[in-house]
Amino acid sequence: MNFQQLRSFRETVRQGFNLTGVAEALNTSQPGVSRQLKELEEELGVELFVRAGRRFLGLTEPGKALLPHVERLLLEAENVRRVGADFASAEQGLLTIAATHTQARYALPSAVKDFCAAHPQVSLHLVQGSPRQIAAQVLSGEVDLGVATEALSEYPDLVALPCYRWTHVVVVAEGHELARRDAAGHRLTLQDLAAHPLISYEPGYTGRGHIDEAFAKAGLQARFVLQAMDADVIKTYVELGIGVGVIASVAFDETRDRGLVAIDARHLFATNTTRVAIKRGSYLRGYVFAFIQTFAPTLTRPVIEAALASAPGTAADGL
Amino acid sequence: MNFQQLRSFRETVRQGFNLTGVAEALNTSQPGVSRQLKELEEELGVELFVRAGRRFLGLTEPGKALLPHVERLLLEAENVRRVGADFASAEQGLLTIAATHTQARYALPSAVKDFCAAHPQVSLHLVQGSPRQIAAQVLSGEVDLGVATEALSEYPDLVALPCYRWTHVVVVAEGHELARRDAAGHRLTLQDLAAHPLISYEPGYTGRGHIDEAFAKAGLQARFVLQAMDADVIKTYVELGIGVGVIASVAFDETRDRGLVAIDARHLFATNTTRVAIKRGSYLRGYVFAFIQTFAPTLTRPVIEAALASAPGTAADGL
DNA sequence: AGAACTTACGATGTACGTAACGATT
DNA sequence: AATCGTTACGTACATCGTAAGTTCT
Repeated sequence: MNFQQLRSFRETVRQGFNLTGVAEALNTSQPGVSRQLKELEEELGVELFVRAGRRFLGLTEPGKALLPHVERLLLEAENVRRVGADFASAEQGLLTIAATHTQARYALPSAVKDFCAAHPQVSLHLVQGSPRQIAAQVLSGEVDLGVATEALSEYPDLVALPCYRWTHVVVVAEGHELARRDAAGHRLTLQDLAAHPLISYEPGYTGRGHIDEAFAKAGLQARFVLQAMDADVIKTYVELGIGVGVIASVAFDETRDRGLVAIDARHLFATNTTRVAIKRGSYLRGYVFAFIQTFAPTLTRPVIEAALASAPGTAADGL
Repeated sequence: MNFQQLRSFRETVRQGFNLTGVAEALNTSQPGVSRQLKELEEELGVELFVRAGRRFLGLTEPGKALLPHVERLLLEAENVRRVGADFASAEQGLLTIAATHTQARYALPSAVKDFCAAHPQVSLHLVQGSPRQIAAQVLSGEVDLGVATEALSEYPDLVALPCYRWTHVVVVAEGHELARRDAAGHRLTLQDLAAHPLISYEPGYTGRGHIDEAFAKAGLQARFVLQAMDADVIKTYVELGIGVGVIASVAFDETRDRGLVAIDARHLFATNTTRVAIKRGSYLRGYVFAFIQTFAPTLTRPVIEAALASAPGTAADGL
């Protein structure tokens, strides 16, 4: 039994049982992968894969029983390397973060700036995705950290720590009816919004859940004419007069977004909590703690370590 | 990085930093071990050992940080092999149990007999030791299971499940003063016992703690003339009239121990709970579950799995 | 002098990629 | 016909044990 065999096994599952894909992912030859898998099965004395002729279709029962152990083994192998790198050169390395557009565009920049200044030797990779993609990337070890408002708390193998809380705002073009009434002291209602065509995030993104909940609870039928992944797109169409925007408060900047007016909507939609997610059981290098604390000052190293040590489901979810 | 390097690293710690010992334990040559360790250090880019010249003295900080990850990695490697063996031939294998003399001699035999009859293809190794030795053997993976009354609950990496409860009995030779008074209806007291020379288990064994506690609480000074690891030795000296024995109730057998009289002492000493210990995180082969249930029928597979899944300290300690 | 680790060397075995082959859709 | 996995083969590299060497007790 060796690491290459185990990596091949795990990657075969991840690649959906396509050995050619496995070979590419592991930078090796396809016959090599074929051999690794055969050797592993021979050594364990068990068929791990369901085959149809020569095709691989899925895992057998023993294969399913094996997978979690192999995952943990390879996770610890990664941790061993990280411990080495961390002590060998604490201030040098790679920090990979997956975030939603909203976070990458509005929340992370200041933290990234400060972090890069303080840790110039750490190169930073930022990848963008949906909350579920982010969760998958943290789980697979592709990235060290995930930042999103949705979904992250739903995975038992992730530790999701609250970073900050925010509410929605409604954005309209200057001179829009809602802007005038707001200026006149009218307190915005869901009924007001339901009367207009709306533009907001796609379902599953950036607090969209709370928006739908609010309308549903009020028995109102909101009409979304456009749904986007990010506030920039939303604002663009709001400017064009297509509809009324509902975006995260952090995504509105008075000076940059001139021509638009933001109307506070915290009384209409539930408050959202943006979280940072870490894979349970992974060793975090020193600068990962540093970055998290730069982003969310309450998340000091001891706080994070305590959360990592706690059992799944035990998580303190308050801010 | 490979398994041999990691095994060498772990074994070096276990062997107290004697590379010659490591080589013997791993069935390899000493220069080989030396190389493995050097290669591991080189690959990680960190010194793992504190050296005085050529001598190994201990772990450096990186070494200490590394150890738990290596331990878990190798544990999972063992689990992978077990999953294979379990599915390849569920009814064939080796079951190793560490137990105290009391358990091995009095509690285990009937379970062992039934188990061997039901699983003839499983060979069984029973090793004897003190409760702390047993705990260490389970922790190191030398044995699958530990059975003892003491100490097992004190290790966070062990899951200690209650099997049965028992109390102490006092044993004396037939015709002894205490036997006569017992037959006459006198209820035995600690004062009675303190007046006689006592023979019992060594400290740390088989409920001895509860014996000392009882005397201390009553403000009495018990006089132990002989301390042994097992009830057989104790009974032998009781027969010789050296003193009054205090042993586990399970260790007395009316038919076998003729010439001796047992006097119930459950009102004098606290009840003891014998436990079976498993290493947290280890995969248990099917027949291990079967054995545990044979020994303690309440410990069914789901019960054991639930306990293994629970966090350290959460354990339900009641019977 | 002896115990303990390191270095050097040679033989064996292992691992991997290329190329050809077979099966499936 | 194309995709996907297996088999065959040769080279290169890695591993391991023996033996000699060095340092410290």
